[in-house]
Amino acid sequence: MSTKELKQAGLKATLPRLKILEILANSEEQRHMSAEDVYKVLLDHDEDIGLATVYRVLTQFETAGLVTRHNFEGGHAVFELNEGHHHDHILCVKCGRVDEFVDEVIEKRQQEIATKHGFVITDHSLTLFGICAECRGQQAAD
Amino acid sequence: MSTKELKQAGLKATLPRLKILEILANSEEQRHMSAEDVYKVLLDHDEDIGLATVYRVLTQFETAGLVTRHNFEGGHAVFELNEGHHHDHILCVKCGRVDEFVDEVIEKRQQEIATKHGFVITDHSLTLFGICAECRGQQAAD
DNA sequence: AGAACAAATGCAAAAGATTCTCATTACCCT
DNA sequence: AGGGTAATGAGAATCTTTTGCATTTGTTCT
Repeated sequence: MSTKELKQAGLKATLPRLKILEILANSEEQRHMSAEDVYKVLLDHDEDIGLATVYRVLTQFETAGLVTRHNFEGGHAVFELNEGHHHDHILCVKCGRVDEFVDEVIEKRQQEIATKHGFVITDHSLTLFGICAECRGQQAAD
Repeated sequence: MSTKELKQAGLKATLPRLKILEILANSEEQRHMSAEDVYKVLLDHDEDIGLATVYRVLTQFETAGLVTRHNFEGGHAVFELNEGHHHDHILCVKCGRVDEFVDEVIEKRQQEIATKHGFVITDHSLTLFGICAECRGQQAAD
């Protein structure tokens, strides 16, 4: 039960919020879900939760720091459960696959650049777009 | 006259396209314009060009490589004239000011990360969000 | 220069994503 | 358990972007 998580985040533990949190937590193969995606899963589970509520709840979760919103492409936003570790994304423009990575060098460099420009960073978004090994029909070097 | 640029890009040199290109070129203090922004300028100039055309033309320009589309936040895309040099952005979440920067270390690192993940990069998007010196009421160190 | 054809445009309607309104319902505290 | 308040559901509304189609404009060929 993640009632506690919601309360800690300063949100009432309502059924819709619990359900949506659960869906985000159990979306192993699809870490990035749009409001519509979440809504579809709710429909599958015969939950009586409206799309408007999904949008509201996701936005609240974002404000509460439970999830992160990404605007990968235009059109619609996707949400990802925050599980402590910060990371950036690299995604395949052919198959849509999304990998995550963290790079200390880049992180540090960003800080330096911000300082040089007189900014104090509150957040950043780095996304690499490319074509993955499978889509190129080759093998990756790891 | 930028008729030549359009033809080189494989586009017919129509009046709407010329006007829009001109507006983008003359938007010194606002390098990033949304379709709506461009449309408003057209209205100011009493040009009889529809919003749909603005969207169409901007998309064509993007395809032709004349402009770059950014999805900084949700809601709407902004376009920026390509003037040869690649760069990333750092923007102030308070006043909306946008600075540009290029960092070789980060560029190179991205390439390495992509290779490690088996990707071939086609593009990337790095945006730093923060609060600028003015908005903090302090002076920047340059 | 002028005709012919294809591509481009304008307008309005449509589509997609997200937000808002407001009556109803569900938490939380005592 | 009962009340007060915040949350929800449904649909309307809003905003951005796209599309359909009749009309206009560029470009090409003569």
